[in-house]
Amino acid sequence: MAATHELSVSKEKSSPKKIHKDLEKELIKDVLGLVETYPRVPITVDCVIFGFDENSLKVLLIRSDLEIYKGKWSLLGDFAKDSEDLDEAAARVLKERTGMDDVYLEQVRTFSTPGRHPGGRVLTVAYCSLLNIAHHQLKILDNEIHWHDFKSLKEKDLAFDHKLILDNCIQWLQKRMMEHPLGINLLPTKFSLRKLQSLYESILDRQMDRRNFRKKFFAMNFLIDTGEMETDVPHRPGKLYKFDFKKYEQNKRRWTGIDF
Amino acid sequence: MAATHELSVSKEKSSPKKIHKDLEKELIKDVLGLVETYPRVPITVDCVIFGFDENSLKVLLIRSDLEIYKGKWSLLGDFAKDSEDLDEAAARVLKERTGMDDVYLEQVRTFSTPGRHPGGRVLTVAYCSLLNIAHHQLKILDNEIHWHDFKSLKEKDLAFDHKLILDNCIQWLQKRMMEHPLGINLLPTKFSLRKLQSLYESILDRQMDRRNFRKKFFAMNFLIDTGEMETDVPHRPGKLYKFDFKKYEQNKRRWTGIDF
DNA sequence: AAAATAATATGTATATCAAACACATTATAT
DNA sequence: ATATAATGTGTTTGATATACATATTATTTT
Repeated sequence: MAATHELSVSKEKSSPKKIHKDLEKELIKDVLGLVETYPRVPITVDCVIFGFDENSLKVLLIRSDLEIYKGKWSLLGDFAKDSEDLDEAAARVLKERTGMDDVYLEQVRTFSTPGRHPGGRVLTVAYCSLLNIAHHQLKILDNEIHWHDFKSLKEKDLAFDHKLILDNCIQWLQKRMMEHPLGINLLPTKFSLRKLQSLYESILDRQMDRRNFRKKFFAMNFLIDTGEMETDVPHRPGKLYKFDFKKYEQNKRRWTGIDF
Repeated sequence: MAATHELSVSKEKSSPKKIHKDLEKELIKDVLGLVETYPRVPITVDCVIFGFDENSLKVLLIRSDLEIYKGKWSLLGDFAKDSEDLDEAAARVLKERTGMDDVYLEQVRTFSTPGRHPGGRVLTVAYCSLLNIAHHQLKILDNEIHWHDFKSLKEKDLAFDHKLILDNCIQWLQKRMMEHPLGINLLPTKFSLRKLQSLYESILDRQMDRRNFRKKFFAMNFLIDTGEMETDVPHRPGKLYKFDFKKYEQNKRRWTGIDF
């Protein structure tokens, strides 16, 4: 079987592997040369880390590293390394900035407006996560990193186009919250229904009926009564529940949404 | 007012503009220098163009330009130019490949797995659109560009990770179809309810009850009876409707979803 | 021409679910 | 003891999804 045949019918398994490999190497060399001629862009990832504490939604921000944005707040971002998947890059950046590990990050959107970065064209891919502040201690505290009340950000100046990115991420988060009970991750293992509701109210930014909220969540059958009660509340204590993650994982495929 | 003050309180409007500008130029120079030190990646955009014809969902593909993918089908993609917003890049690529203009493209997701491109690390941003095949003639026919039946793609070999990209895009499309009656764009101006239903059935890939489908769509109040009937059908002709785009635009903010 | 066929057009009954609202219960504070 | 404020548990009503029934109209077959 000749090499020319190999070229046209590259699937053929009976052909000699050596010739096939040699040809492939040639072709890759061609593609490498081609790719080299195209413009290249620096890529960053930006992590939008949402948390929940004291009845309000928070976002993790740092002081910008750049002199030009001195005093302004910034998302947790950095340049992607060569040959690094951006999912990995986001996880690495988060770890470098906070010391946090095992955080589930999800890609939200890529921002490419020319002029979005003062240092020339820089493309950024936004990643988002939701986590329980109490379960994820900040092990590194450089650049004044800390949790900001989400509502307070309206008055604050953010570096780059990070306000736009945040805006996209909060909308993404609200949509996700309607589709899956992600919010559970923002609460302690045991929580009262009031805490659960105020979590949803904070993120979805609207009030809900206490009784209907309760009914809807119980109907999902993902709440387990721990038998315990709240303590240290200045009123009648409520029952404490935990979330049945196992049951949720088994049923989430059939899940159509929460529909608040 | 000294320059040092200018540095710390850059918002101050009373300070001399010239010094401010000079300082800003300095800072930008610094940032430019910093950005230059970071790795750069070639960026492509890939357009996933869905269309609908003869009762089935189609996708626009071309033969791959690359010798290494000879014979394989590929999405409409190309490298992004310097200082080009990726939204523009996607529109440009689509125009270059098909001659089509005025196509609304939406960003779906960025793919960054190292090794996804044989020519080294290349990042791609997928854009998606839905259009009426009859209203958008292909003015350029290079690389055997043509509409492929979506179902037939399961057996076909695609270049790069384009199967993965397509998979993401069809899921994105299905979700969008539930949220907004996008499918209308895939039909002629006047259409029968049967055509509308088979469109939804094709894209959502499941059968629906004819009577309930009708009821649900009528309940939206976006269909206008044209008074005309189907012609050239081998059975009782149905009424022809058109879509009230104006009314839809006015009400879509309050739109919660189609919920089939 | 009459009957069979196949699709359109319209309607009904039932179960499910969301929204609004009423009331009893139980802890804390006065 | 009483007021207060939150929890816990319904009930009612209206809207909507689902399943199913029947009449209508054009085409095709006999």
